[in-house]
Amino acid sequence: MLDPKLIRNEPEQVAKRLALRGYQLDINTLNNLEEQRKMLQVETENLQAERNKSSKSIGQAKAKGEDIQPLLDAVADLGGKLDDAKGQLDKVQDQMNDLLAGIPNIPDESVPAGKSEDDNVEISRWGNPRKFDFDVRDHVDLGEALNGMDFETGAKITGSRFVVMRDQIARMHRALIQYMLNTHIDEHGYREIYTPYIVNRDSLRGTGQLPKFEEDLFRLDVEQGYYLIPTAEVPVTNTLRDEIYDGELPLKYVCHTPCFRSEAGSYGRDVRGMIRQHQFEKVELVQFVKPEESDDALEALSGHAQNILQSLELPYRKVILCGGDIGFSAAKTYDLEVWLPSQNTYREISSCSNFRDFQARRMKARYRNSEGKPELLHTLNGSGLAVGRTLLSIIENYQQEDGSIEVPEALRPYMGGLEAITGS
RNA sequence: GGUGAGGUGGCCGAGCGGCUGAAGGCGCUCCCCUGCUAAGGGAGUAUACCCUUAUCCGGUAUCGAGGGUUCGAAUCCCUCCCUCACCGCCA
Repeated sequence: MLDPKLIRNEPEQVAKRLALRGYQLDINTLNNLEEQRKMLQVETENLQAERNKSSKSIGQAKAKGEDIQPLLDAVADLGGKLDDAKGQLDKVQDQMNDLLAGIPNIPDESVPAGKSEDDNVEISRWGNPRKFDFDVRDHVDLGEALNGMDFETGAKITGSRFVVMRDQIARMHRALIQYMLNTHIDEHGYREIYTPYIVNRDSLRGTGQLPKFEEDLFRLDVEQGYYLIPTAEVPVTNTLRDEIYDGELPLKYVCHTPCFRSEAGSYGRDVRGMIRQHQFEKVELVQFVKPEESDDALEALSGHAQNILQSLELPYRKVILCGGDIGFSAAKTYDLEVWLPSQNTYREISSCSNFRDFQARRMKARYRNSEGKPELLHTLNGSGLAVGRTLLSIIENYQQEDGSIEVPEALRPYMGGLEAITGS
């Protein structure tokens, strides 16, 4: 959520910046509601003040044993007027909140203009895509040939976009999780955290998935209104919801969870293989920082994700998302895209964002600043990395002519010293 | 799932229809005293919003959440959520 005061004071500025991401701010409606709200709030509060005052005098009169009937008569119609004003105020406030909750974050100055992912701007590249002297195969062919990936059984058990993995492929998948966790904990200074995989509506509202993006989520058919998490961002960031945090900052968490996405609206996209599944593993980095430190923190956080790619020797590039492609809650996002030989292109493997105080305001996540006053934190997160996509990119980039997969050096200690996956 | 006890400020804890935004304690901040340390004395110490040139003053709301009763609710009633204890079931 944006700061209502900012919208009130500089609506033109805000509208201009939001236009960069293709969002049109309805200033007229906003002003109208704001004016009504102000009027109704003053009226309501005046009536409440009146009621409080007369109630108090009734109490005092009664204590002295005076006749209170005249006083009671005097306030007889107050209740009705108050209910009226309150009802109207609630209605206006609800409308206002709905509108505010639907406004996306303001893009940072550095975010380039653009409509779609085609307008994202490349910032850097690392590593050189390998030259193959044989026909490259994609991870589906390779994985199935090694009896490590089984999409048919996944479809039988559940449906499309689910996979079963076995043996050394499954082990490499698990090794990646351990490797990423350990690296972020031991070398990048993150604290490990384990959270629920099922969350309530308040949590999803806090990080911005609700109310606008319900269709991307798996909702459980229970009366509590629970959802499967689409990313660890939701439970981890919400650990500080409704808190005034008084520990050390920055607070950096790394968390491995499965992620569940309904992928509604992505029919026909990436239907083959493990690129886009309903269930996938991710190691997520989440940071809570002081406002003045969030810009630097985004550079550091994306660097931590890049370290994983580099140590696995996977070629990648870093892009900054343009206004049209950036997520609802983010002020600035870097995507890391790994090289996929079978597609002859770079594909997203990590997304690192600075949300500034947008999520914190929704969540009321605060800390005490140097003056001891509660102030909104800044939140950031990024994949470090998406495990399924890392696995498939290793399979493709490390494939050998005979269909075996070389195991990256960094992973060998996690796989009992294994140097290649041969499928036998 | 059953039974019982609870959910009050940064923390502990009193209040059980009006003078309670909330006693008392702890913690924290400032001041005083004390030749170190320890101890002692005093003052202050919630959040959000509205009004306002103003972090002055004033107003409103908030005692788990939402409803209700009442002129008036932290206090009474209803529903829900959560915590703890015991029982049952169970990875």
